Order: sequence, then C-alpha cells, then structure tokens
Amino acid sequence: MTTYTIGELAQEFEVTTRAIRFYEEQGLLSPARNGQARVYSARDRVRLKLVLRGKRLGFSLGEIGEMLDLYDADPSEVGQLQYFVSKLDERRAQLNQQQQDIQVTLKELDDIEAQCKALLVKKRAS
Amino acid sequence: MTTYTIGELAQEFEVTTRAIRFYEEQGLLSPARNGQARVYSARDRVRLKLVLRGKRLGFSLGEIGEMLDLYDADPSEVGQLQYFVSKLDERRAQLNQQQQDIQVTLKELDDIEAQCKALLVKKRAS
DNA sequence: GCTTACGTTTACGTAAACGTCAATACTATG
DNA sequence: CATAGTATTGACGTTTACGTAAACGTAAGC
Repeated sequence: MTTYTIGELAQEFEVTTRAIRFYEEQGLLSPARNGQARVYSARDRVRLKLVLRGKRLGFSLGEIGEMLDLYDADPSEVGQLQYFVSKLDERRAQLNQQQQDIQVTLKELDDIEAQCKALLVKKRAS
Repeated sequence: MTTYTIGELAQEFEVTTRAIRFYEEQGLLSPARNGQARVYSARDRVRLKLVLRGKRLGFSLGEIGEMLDLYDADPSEVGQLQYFVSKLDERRAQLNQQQQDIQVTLKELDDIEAQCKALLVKKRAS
C-alpha cells in the first residue's frame, strides 16, 4: 500500500504544496495523518490528478468538487440518482461545447499559420 | 455598416455591460465613440465573441489578448514571424491537451452513467 | 419640461485561487 | 547534538475578473 508525502505529489504534478493544502481546505482532498504530517494514498493521488485535469479544462474548484462527488458518490435514492444523471448531462454539455470551441479555434490557428508560411515564402523570394 | 450599442452586445452574448467595458479596459476591445457613447463595429463584435470563446476554454483575459494579437497582427519582420509561429504552436499544444482531457473525462462520465443505469434497473427489479 | 431608458466615469467591494512570510515541529545525518 | 531538510498551522497579501453603487449625461416620448 504505497503512500506519498505532500512534497512528492507536489513534485510529480508540478504544483506547490500550498496549492495541495488549499485543495484540502476546500474539501477536495482528505489525506490521512501520521502524527501531524499528511499521508496521501493512491486514491488521494488520483483525486489530485482529477483536480488538475479539471483545472486545465477551466473548471472552478467548486465545479471540480461536484465532479469528484459524481465519481465516488453512491446515490441510494432513485430521486437523487436522477438528479445525478442530470448533473452528468450538464457536464457533458459543457465539455461538448468546449470541444466545439477547441475545434473552431484550432482551425483558425491553422489558417493563421498558413498565412504565416505564405508570408515566409514571399519574403524568401524577395 | 451595421453597428451595435453596448447594451445590444450584452444582451446578445449574455454578459453584463460592466464586463464588456472591463474587456475594453484590458485592451481587448476598442470601440469607436459617438460623443461619449461607445459604438461597436462588426469587428468589435467578432472580437467580443472570441473573448467569450476564450473564456469558455478557461483562458485568462491576458492569454486571450495574446490570441487576439495573433489573429490580426501582421508580423513584418521574419524574426517576429518565427516567434509568432512558436506562439501558435504553444496555443495548439494547450488546446490539444484540453482535447485529450475532455475525451478522458467524457469517457469517465459515460462509465458513471452506465453504472447509474445499471443501478436503476436493479432498483426496478427489487 | 419631466420622466424613463440607456449610457458614461469613478471608485470601492468581493470571490477565487493561491503566494508569501513567520513561527514551530519532526526526522535524519554527520 | 547541532544542523539541514521537510513538514505543520496561521495569517496576511495579491491577482484576476468582474459586481455594485454613486453621480452624472443624453435622447426619446408624453
């Protein structure tokens, strides 16, 4: 059962220990303790990974928290479960929107680069 | 030559006028004036659209500013042009990373939803 | 000419996401 | 055992991206 110190995780994921502690303060992580020192399990590590992925996607820590809840919640009541599925759809819609945005933007970058290359050829000719 | 008032744009894109003025303050927009009133051209509208798309992708206004520069800059010197292309690649890398993140996340959402549906079937059976 | 609607600037307030000390504790090593 | 390295908990500071209110200008309609 491998564990990690806060410093190890910070180094692996290139974040500061301050950030990791802050995520804990926000309820996104809850590592065990050895005395007063934090001890991170494999599960904690995965959660941190998910947090950082969420950040790269531009989600707030609050939203990321909701997503983490989706991952490990076990909705016992059917009503809750349906609310749950609606939350999933919400996320999916956001992510699909992002995908579209990205594709449009990537295409635009291609166009710009093409113009640049054309310009370079022109310059080389002159 | 169609133009827009700040209120029209705010309504169309569902942002506050305050936000639009703030984007201007940050150098992302520079509408013309009629007296002291702002007058937005089609180009300004496009830029606002790009700003909002950038936001949906989680970019900071600073980064969005750089991207806007990429769109309409005309790099006259070759050195600048190469720096330019490197900037483009940088953006592309970020967007590709985001695409990967999204696909992984979407797949995970699918898995979770499948579990939910299985759970619903189970409940219906009981 | 007064109200209503929309616009303006100026300025202070605020939430989010950490950064940056400071003071202290634990552990390992020469 | 003294020092170096890594940890801890406050607590205040900072940046970003606006919100919010105040005080005022202007054009339209009754």
